[in-house]
Amino acid sequence: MIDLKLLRENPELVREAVRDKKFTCDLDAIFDLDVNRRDIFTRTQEARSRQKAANAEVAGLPKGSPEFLEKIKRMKELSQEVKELQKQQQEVDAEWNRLMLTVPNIPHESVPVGKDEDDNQQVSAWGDPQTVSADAQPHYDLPVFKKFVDLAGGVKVTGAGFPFIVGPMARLVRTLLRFFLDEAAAAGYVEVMPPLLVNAASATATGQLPDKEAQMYEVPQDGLYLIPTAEVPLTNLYRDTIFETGELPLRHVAYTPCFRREAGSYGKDVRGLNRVHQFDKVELVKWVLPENSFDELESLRMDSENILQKLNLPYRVLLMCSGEIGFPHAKQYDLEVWAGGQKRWLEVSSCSNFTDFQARRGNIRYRGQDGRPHPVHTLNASALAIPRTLAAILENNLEADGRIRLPEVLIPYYGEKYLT
RNA sequence: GGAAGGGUGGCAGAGUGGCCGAAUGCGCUGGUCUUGAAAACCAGAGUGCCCGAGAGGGUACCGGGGGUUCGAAUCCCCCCCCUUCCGCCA
Repeated sequence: MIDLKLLRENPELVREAVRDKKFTCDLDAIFDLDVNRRDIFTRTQEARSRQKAANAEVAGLPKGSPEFLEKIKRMKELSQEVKELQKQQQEVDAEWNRLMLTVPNIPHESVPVGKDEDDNQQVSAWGDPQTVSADAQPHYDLPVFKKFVDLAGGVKVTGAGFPFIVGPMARLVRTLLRFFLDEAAAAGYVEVMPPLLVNAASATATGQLPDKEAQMYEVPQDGLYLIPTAEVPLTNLYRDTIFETGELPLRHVAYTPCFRREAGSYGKDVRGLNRVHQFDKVELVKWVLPENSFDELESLRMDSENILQKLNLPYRVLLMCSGEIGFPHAKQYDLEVWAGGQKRWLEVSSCSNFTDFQARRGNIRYRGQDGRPHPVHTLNASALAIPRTLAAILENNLEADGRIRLPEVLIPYYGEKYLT
């Protein structure tokens, strides 16, 4: 939710932000409603005040006395007036809320204005893609791929995009999850296992609803959604909470499966493990004081980058442009790993600062120096998404004899040097 | 899924139609007293919104939503959640 004060005092900034982000929402309708809403609120309040005063008088009169009956008679009129105003207030407020939920967050000033991926800025890179063997293969073309990943089995049992991971690959997934979680714990994140289904209020607070409803699998019978990322249940754990300042920053890490409908995806993007409907991911979430949030974003990004470095996978860091960052995002970095077989970059992590946007929607606050509650800032990052990490390892670590070499750091975890 | 009992301020807990934003106790904050602490005593203390430069004032909130009534924490209806028992089940 956008800050109402900002919207009132600086409507052009918001208008520009909406345009830069390529979202549409009816700001003019909000401005009109805002005036109307305040007027009705004030009038309702005044009428209600008169009613309460009259009630206090009646309370002192003997029940059934002539004065009592006379007074009641006059108060019926007032009661009608109050009811009418309250009805109007409800209607205006509901519409106002509906519209407010469609206004995206404002991009931070450091975010480049742009319309598509060509306008993203590479801010850094690590490792050398050239070191990957020239005859590396896309993971889905490797002879061992069929042994490790059973796409056809998934299609039979569920549908496209729900692969079975088999044998050494399943073991590698388990290894990676443990490694990721251990790294996060060492960096100070408290591990939690959240629910994999969330209600509509949760999906609204983090910004999936109403903006990205089509992305989520739904269980209509129970009014629940399968989580597209652990961000949703994690962030919502502290919905309607007031933190004491000493409790921040708060850091959590969670491993969860993630479910995404990915409607409209096609072609090379969905081959092999590049994009699937169900995947495993380890997610980091932080709740921080507003004044620290952009520093916290950098350290969060480093937490994700460290994992890629330890895995010895070449990657680059992109600062996403205004047109590419999501609805609730103020600033977002994507970490893209080099997949030497496909000779392309695959996004394995997205590191984001949502500033106070999710906190306002979810009513997540801290008590400030002034003793009053204020919205916290929320951030999150993947560390990391499993399938594309697997793809990168398969493609970059192929030996001449056809075996897949494990990153050094995983050998003690996995117990062997090669994926067998 | 069925039955019964419940959901009130940080916690416990009173309140069954009007002066209840809500007793009381505990906890918390400040003060008095004390060399210091404890005890005792005094005072304060929720969140949102509206009006106001401010002081302050108003209003809403007793799980959520609707209804009855001049007036609802209190009565009625629907939903959610918790506890216990039964059923089912990893």
